[in-house]
Amino acid sequence: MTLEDVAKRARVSTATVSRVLNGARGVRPATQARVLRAAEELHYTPDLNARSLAGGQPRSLGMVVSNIVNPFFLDIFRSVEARARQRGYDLIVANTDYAPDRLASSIMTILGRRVAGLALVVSETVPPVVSTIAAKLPIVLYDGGGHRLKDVTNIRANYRGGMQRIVEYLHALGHRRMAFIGHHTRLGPLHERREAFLSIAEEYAPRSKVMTVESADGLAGGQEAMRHILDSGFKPTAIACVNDFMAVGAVRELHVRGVSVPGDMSVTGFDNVALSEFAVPSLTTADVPRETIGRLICDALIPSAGEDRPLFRTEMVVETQLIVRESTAPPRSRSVRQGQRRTATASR
Amino acid sequence: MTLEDVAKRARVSTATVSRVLNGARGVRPATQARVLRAAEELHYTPDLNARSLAGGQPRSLGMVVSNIVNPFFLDIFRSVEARARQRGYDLIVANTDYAPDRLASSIMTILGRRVAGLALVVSETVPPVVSTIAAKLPIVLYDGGGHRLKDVTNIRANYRGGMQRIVEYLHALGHRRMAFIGHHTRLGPLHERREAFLSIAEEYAPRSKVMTVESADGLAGGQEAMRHILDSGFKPTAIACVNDFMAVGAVRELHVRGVSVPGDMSVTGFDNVALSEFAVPSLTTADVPRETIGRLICDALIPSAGEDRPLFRTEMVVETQLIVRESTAPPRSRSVRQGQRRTATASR
DNA sequence: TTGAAAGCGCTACCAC
DNA sequence: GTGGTAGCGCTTTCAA
Repeated sequence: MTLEDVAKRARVSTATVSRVLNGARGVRPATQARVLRAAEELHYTPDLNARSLAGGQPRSLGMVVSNIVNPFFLDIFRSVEARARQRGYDLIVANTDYAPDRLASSIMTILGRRVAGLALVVSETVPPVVSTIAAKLPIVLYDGGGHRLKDVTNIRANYRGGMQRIVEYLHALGHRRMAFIGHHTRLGPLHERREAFLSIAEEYAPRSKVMTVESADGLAGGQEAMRHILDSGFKPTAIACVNDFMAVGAVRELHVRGVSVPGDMSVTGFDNVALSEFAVPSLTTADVPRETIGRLICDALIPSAGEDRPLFRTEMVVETQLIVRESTAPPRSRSVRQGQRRTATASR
Repeated sequence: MTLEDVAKRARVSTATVSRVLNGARGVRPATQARVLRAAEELHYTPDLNARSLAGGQPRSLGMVVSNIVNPFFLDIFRSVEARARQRGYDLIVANTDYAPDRLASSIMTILGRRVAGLALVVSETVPPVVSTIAAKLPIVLYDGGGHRLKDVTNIRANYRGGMQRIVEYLHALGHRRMAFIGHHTRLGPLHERREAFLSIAEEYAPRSKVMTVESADGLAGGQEAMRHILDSGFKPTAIACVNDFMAVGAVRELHVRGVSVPGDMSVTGFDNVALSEFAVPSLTTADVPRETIGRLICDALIPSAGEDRPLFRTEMVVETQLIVRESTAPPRSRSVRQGQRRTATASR
């Protein structure tokens, strides 16, 4: 089923069919109708590969994310996709599962589709080749953490500020022994987030004791990290998690062990994904505005009407906001009792 | 950066470069090395559009899902993707958000990419055009519900059986007044699921009273549906939800109102997504084996070694399994007290 | 307003 | 082993 088939049936040339299908003006209404009808009757489906090979400007964007299962990344994806669609672009996603080697190959795959722009929403350290690509293609890097890239639009959330508000809040509640649950310490950006927690905890509570634990990103990872903490002998009264997703897993482990939240222990998340509001107890967290981020990403990749290239900015920072919910409270005066495990009914 | 650039630099023809890059045998090692180095030095990225235009068999699969945010669909997606990748294919996804008109356009878009096969993992009624397509392309329909399509591999989970085990279990616990929370009644397949609940509830407890409520798929939808039930005056002792995702929202609403689960009310989910295990309380649910479904989908789309077309089967049914966790218990002898709301601290 | 034809970058076939 | 080259289906000049 090709353009030519449609052309034959409508008794016009392929050029005319192409014009009609692309909404070009300057085609006689009668001809147009004939073409449309022919295409309809033949169930014609344009070959997008041929189209983008032949065509001028590409009409798709590419995006690489670290963990599509984490609702944070999923929300960003959906936000970018919605806005892109609105502007006539579609979005190709690739997922790395935090595997550094999959980052490079994902970038290649997407570039192979000849996209108009590329968004890297990843926690991994981006390969140097990206700078080279940036010369020919608008690139956005979200959460590059430490390293801002030249010629690339760097968008980041003020994680340090958010973490500061969280620690400050916990401190104000009276917490002095805290722990941090993170993941993949080796990855630059995430490492930085952990450091933020450490230095801020230090600043707000010089006498405070802290520990940090890392596990895989996800519900199971959060649970496992909490298990480590509880088994370590260190008895914090509050736990700050790197994101909501892991926090839900952490809360689950506390539930299994009969440690009440926030009665016996406070827990905080980060991101303010929908789940944080529906969890029981709902999570105190820091809102990272995913809608805004998606919008900024799109605007940095798609040229606005009349422009040739999208407006380039080196760096943009979005603010985070403390959201207080049920998972935090002042610590009990007596220390949290440990080891009062009950049968772990639902853990595997 | 094209094949020709690489060819020039390596002082060979484009044909040879193509051979090397596609791992064909019969190229002198020295030549091969030269080509590889040239490609490397130029940061050559093959144009996938041109490749699939020119090439023989397409190496990608397409898939349409109803709601990528629902972890059930996300798991299926990941399962199919993993297996496809393993067999050298990649996966293009489109998401409809349950909008029937987006189903048709999603199918067009994917077909436009000239995929080797198409999986429809949707709750919407599929358009008739699908039968036409099936003549040229392997198609899998998951959860077509009522209508099995001819010439299409129909995969479905035994929802009725799962629902039966759930209702049976609730009945055995002593529940007689139940409600069902679903979504999008108008959509064929989902309607059927609700009917299954009704008829089974009828069968197991002839004297039982039931009500059904529909809302949007998702956490917020589950919460809203539960709100309707609680405000309706009908006081069930157990609630069966169409999926885990909505169940978590339902449980949240009960928590907000101070109704304890499972003390005052039992709740069940469906699917057994990871979240159901990490929720507080964890959910009694029916496992729908998403890994298996992903495998079946792939195998119905990709020809096995030596074959020309994948093995065609009209229908395959996967079984569901009851998973008992914390969210269900016998009803209290006294009726559930209603309206003892406490301040809804975190609802908006 | 429409048609003819030149590519887009690649693969695959046929020569050498 | 390697090169030449004919398309794949489409968009886009350039002519008519």
